Amino acid sequence: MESIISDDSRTLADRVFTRLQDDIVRGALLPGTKLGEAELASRYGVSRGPLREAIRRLESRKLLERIPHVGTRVASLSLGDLIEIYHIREALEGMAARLAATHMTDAEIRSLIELLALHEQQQDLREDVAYFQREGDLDFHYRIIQGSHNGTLIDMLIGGIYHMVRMYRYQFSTVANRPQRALQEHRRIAEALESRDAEMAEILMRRHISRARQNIEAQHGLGDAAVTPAASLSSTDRLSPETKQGPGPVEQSK
Amino acid sequence: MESIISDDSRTLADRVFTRLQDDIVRGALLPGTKLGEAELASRYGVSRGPLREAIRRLESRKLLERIPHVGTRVASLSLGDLIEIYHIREALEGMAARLAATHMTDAEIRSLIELLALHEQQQDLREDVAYFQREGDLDFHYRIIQGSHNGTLIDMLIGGIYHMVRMYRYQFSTVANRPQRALQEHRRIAEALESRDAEMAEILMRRHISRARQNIEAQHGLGDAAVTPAASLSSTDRLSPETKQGPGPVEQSK
DNA sequence: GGATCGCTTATTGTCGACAATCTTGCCGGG
DNA sequence: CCCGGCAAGATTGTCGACAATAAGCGATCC
Repeated sequence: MESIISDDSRTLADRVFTRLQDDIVRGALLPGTKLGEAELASRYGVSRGPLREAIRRLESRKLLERIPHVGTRVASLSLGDLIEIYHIREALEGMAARLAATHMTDAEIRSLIELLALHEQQQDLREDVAYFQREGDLDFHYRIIQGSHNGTLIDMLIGGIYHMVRMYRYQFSTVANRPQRALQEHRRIAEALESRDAEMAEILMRRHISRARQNIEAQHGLGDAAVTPAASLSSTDRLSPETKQGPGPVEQSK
Repeated sequence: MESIISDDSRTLADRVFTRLQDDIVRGALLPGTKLGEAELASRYGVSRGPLREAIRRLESRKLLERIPHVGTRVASLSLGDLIEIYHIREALEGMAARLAATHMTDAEIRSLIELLALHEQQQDLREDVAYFQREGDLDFHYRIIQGSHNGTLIDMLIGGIYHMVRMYRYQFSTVANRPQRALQEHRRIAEALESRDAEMAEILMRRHISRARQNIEAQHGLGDAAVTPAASLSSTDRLSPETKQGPGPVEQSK
């Protein structure tokens, strides 16, 4: 948790890939921002060659949107995209919970339950800090995903989906608005895992994520239409990628 | 279905990406093959710049394995990898079927049923041609995936998972060994979709894929241990990428 | 005789420059 | 006054060359 900055990857392309991904996911680069190659290259201190390789990889991960001969911009998730992602999470994490019920080690389950107890404590103490709740929620889900012991599934979820979820969170400043309810659901999922009930674990996880999705739908269905507040697809904001390291809405990292 | 060869993408990098992906997926480049950049570049008639961008993208899609400063080789799926992928397919395509039951248009469902009838006819006529059966199986699944109308899910399945499934098929020369059974299951899935029964469609699709996985597990569990027949990870076969356009075991393309 | 160290060679990683394409502002015509 | 075409500028796409790293090979020492 200390050597986050100095990513001593073997190649420059890998390093700039990691740094750019971090900047996108943690919201330092706002969705919709136009990314000029020359400027990015100079900012990260590399040539355009490695930079373009990093861009192509981020493009594969749906974190960047590129139009040939035009340019690259930070992917801007619509509400519809988020709903789609939650359907995928429901299916994938449901399966992860099912597999975890069988494949998790006793130590992993014990550790998960301890983490859950910690969250319940924090829940009692600080009701205001939504940030830690959300972060704790992610931790819980991460552990179950890892517990599936399915490498492909883990990579797809951790390396793909969750980056988008995090990015969306910063984009819309999502706050957990049903913390005790979610915590209760976590508790029941953990119990199912503890009793090695694969069927139950999957059902509970699916309901957990499905409810979160319905919550989002309801919230944005009657609240407002605050879709894509960062930047639309107009071409007038060409020279506005100056949101790089600036003090974003939430700058504190993990 | 005619202009498959001339991919008139806007950039060379995109074109070489498509061509390389095709060569990998259709088995022209065998898993484990070492890919030298210089040779690949000259083969596709491009410089190493665009080629490397294509390689990074294929690497993101798990079709290539790269080691910094060492080289790139065609990804070699183990049996364990395939099992993992089938678990993911079960979850994802189950959800696709669920969504398709709600979101498919009447025309799409009608077309799907016609396709199914065609497959049942072919089934009666030619029992030997396993190739067409497999291809038909994929067609059926493709349509339901598209029917989900979930763009992210479609891209994840069609653009990601299915390339690996196809690649594996060429690698192990998989033959459908339960064609009438599978066709029956397709029929019941189609019926569930026709009656707009989302719950049933998901259950049936999951059972369909789960059975296929169990079939693979049983087949390879008692059959033999023909794992990774192409090339191991030894470093002695450095200069053997000459399996490019050679007559592979199955050369006929769609 | 075998193993290890060092050198040669080949391959990958990176860079700067040139070419192709798009954007944009301006000018003229309707 | 508005619309379309045209030229200048900027940005992306592509290339060839150089630098850095790893693999292969031979010589030398134990």
